Parts: sequence; structure tokens; C-alpha cells
Amino acid sequence: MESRCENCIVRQFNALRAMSKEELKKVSDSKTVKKIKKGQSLFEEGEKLNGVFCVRNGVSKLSKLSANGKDQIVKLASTGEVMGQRSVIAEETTNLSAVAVSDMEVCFIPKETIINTLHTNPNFTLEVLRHIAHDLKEADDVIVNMSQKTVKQRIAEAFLYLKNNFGEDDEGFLALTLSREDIANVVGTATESAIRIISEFKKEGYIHGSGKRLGIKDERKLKDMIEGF
Amino acid sequence: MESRCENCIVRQFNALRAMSKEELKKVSDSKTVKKIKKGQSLFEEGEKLNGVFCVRNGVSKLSKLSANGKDQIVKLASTGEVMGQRSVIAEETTNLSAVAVSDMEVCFIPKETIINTLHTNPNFTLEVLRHIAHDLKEADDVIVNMSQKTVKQRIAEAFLYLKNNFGEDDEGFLALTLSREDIANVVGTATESAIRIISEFKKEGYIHGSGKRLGIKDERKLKDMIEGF
DNA sequence: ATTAAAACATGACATTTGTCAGTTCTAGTG
DNA sequence: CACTAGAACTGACAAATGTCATGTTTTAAT
Repeated sequence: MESRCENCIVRQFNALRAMSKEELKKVSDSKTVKKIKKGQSLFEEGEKLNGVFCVRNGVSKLSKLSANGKDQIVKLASTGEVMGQRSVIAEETTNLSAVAVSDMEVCFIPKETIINTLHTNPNFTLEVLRHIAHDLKEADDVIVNMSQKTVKQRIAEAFLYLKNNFGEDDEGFLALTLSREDIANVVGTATESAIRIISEFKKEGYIHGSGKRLGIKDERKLKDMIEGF
Repeated sequence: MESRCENCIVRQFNALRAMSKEELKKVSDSKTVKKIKKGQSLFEEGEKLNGVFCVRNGVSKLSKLSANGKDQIVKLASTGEVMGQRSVIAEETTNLSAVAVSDMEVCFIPKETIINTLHTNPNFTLEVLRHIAHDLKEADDVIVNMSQKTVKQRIAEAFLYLKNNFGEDDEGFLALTLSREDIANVVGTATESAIRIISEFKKEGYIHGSGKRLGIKDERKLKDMIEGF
């Protein structure tokens, strides 16, 4: 297990790639590696984060509690992604909670190291900026989907998203298995509605499932549905 | 009319505040001032922007067309806000369209000037980063509202938003008057639904209106409604 | 293997929201 | 001023979604 940031491949996917050798050494010396079990919480909405979490492997849901008591999942963060950077940059409490949806290994990097580099290395700052800008674009897309698409379309989209981002296992099931409740919270609907639509998709032959594991059978049909056919 | 960026008050509200005197001079020399009539378009989704727009006064809607042909308004940009920066930073085509919802005066700043400063002035980059980070947080909130709140709650929220961000005139009407269609597109619903709910709010005495102008009468009630009472 | 808890599933029904069709109002133009 | 196009409005109905109640299956711990 490689534990020096300088040699960590994961870094290629996030803003840390823009750090100099010396800066990376500092990060590496100050970071701590944590193992998180599926279901465990990394941080809670409203907490003051004193660092960021770099995902080495596994997946975490980033969610926000709404007034009616439901959790809305805003993003799924996986290998290479950095969580908590928005909060550290703005020096505010975090607006999201992070809970592992699979076993994870994350590196915790204290904020001082990050903030220091932000002030001194414009390339790093710019790289962080690019990543956040990308997140913002994605968030805009989510807003449009949420408000203009039906629950059915959003669930279809969620399946394709899961396939494209986390892949499938050798049996053709989605590599990342979410509970029905999590799926409902991703698309912003009631758990029962999500279950009902998943059952319908199975019946129609768009997806197949065994237990809670699900796989895509007819991608074309799902895509058509998303487009509104 | 002050036309030198160095002396422009608007700058205090955006990332340009972090620029040095020399950098500001360059911006000022390269910028062009544009007058935009209500209803006119600043840029269209998918366009490649070769600069950013700094709003001197007036308000623009930033929207995205969804597959079903409806426009979703993602943000209203007003005095001091910079539009198009996300696109310029990521060097991608813009994901949003901008149309003036009131007469506007904007400064167009060519992207070279911005990009140059991003590479050389870490304070500026960091300031831009802070602004985008703030936008991202707001976008997360919108996602949660869209998926977890009823249309009625979202419309109530929109009224409070309009009041807090654009104020009221001396007669107690909202200073920014949006068409019913625009209101519908902000909250992500059908125009008829928005009209119906606005009528209901009038009947219940939460708001008052004359023509298309609307004003808030019972803020408490609207707030309670948003919280789910 | 047994069992309790959690997750999944389904039916019945209420509520919310969208759609379509048509009417009234209003601002701007010749 | 009359006229017209677009905006605002309303009703009736259909479709989508949420809620509650209840039963079944799966999972994980003992």
C-alpha cells in the first residue's frame, strides 16, 4: 500500500496534481489515512471541517437534510475526488454530510496545508478552481433534471450514471450497489416510488436484479426514456 | 458615468476586487461597455464565450433548456455579479443562456485579460474560487429545494428571494418584476401552476398585486409555508 | 440454524401537478 | 382610438407522485 502522496496515482484525478514536489511532501507528512466502513459517517452537515478528504477508494454519498426530514444526495464521490474543499476554501461550516456507501480508504489532509498552497501556488489554486467549476456545471445539470424530468426519467438516468461511473461486475451487475432508499434520495423521490419504478423496469426488461444487486439490460430503452420517448 | 474599472464600485462585489492597480488598468483598457434591453440575449447555451460579463446594473436570468423544451432558470445575476466565468475558466462552451430581465448595462471583459491574471495573481484566483465555491453551495441548496419542496413552497421562497435580493419600490411592490412564465421557470413548474398558486396567495392575503407587479404582504405566512406549516 | 431488524415490495388512496382548451386582460402600435 | 399579440387567468380533467398500511424477503447477528 503506497502511502506517500508523491507516488499516489489517485492524485492524478484531482487538484493535487498541480502541487510541487515539496508541497506534496508537506501534504504527505501532515495527512492521515483512515479506513471507513460502509455506513459510517465522515462528517456531518454544519460541522466545521479542519481539512479535506481525498478518496483513495470506495464511494461516499454527499447529502443534505431537507426540512421534511429527507436526505437529498447531491453527489457521489469516489476514487480521486476531494471532499470538503468547498467548505475549507470558504472557511465556512460544510453544507453537506458525507457517509460511506461502500468500504472506503480516505486520506485526511489538514486545512492549513491546503490553504497555504492556495496562497502561494497559483497553478494549484487554478486547478482547484477548475474542479469546482466543473462541479458547479454538474450541479446546474442536476437542477434542470430535478425540475424538468419525471421520476421515471431520473431513475433511468441514475442507472446509467452508476454504470458509467462505477462500472459493472463480471455478472453484469452494477459495481456500486445502492439501497433503494439511497436511489430514491439521489433522484429526490419517495422510497416507495423508487421501488415501484425499479420493479416496473424489471418487468419491462430494462434492468435485471438479484437481491438488491441490479444490472442494466436494455441501455437503449433507458436512454430513450430519458429523452422523453 | 464612471467607466474606469479602477473607480467602479461594482467591483467591490466580485473577484475583481483582488486585482492590482495595474491589472485593473488592463481590464479597463480592454473592456467594452454594452447596453442591453430587457428581453435581449447576452449569450446562448453552447456558445463559446471569449470573455466574461460584469453586471453594472440590471438583472439577467441564467437558464438552461431542458429536453422537454422548457427553460430552467438556474440563477438571477445582478449588479456586481460576473457571468460566464465558469465557462472561461474551464475553457468550455457555456452551459447556460443569459437573457436580460430588465434593462442592463454590462462590461464585457475579454478572456485573455482574465486568464492572464488567473495565472499570475493567486489572490485573484483565490477570490474567484471563493465566489464559485459560494455559487456551488447555493446550487446545492437549489437542488434540495427542487427535489424536496412543493411547488407552493418554492414559489413562496422565490418571492422572499426576490424581496431580499432586489428589494421593494416605494409602493411595496417587488423591485424586480418577472413574468409569470419566468417565475414558473425559476421554480421549475408549469406556467399555469405558477399562476394558480400566485392567485391563491393573493386570495389568502400573503401577497398583493396590480397588473404584473407583485408585492409581499404577509412575510411570516410565506416563511411558515416554506418550513412546512 | 434461529431470529430480529432492516430492506424490499405492493395495494389503495389522497394529493399534487401537468395539460389542454378556452377566456379575459393589458400594453403597445398604427 | 381601435386593434392585436402576448400575457394572464380559469376550469376540467388526466397523469404523476406521495402516503399509509401491511406483507414479504433479505441480511446480519447470536
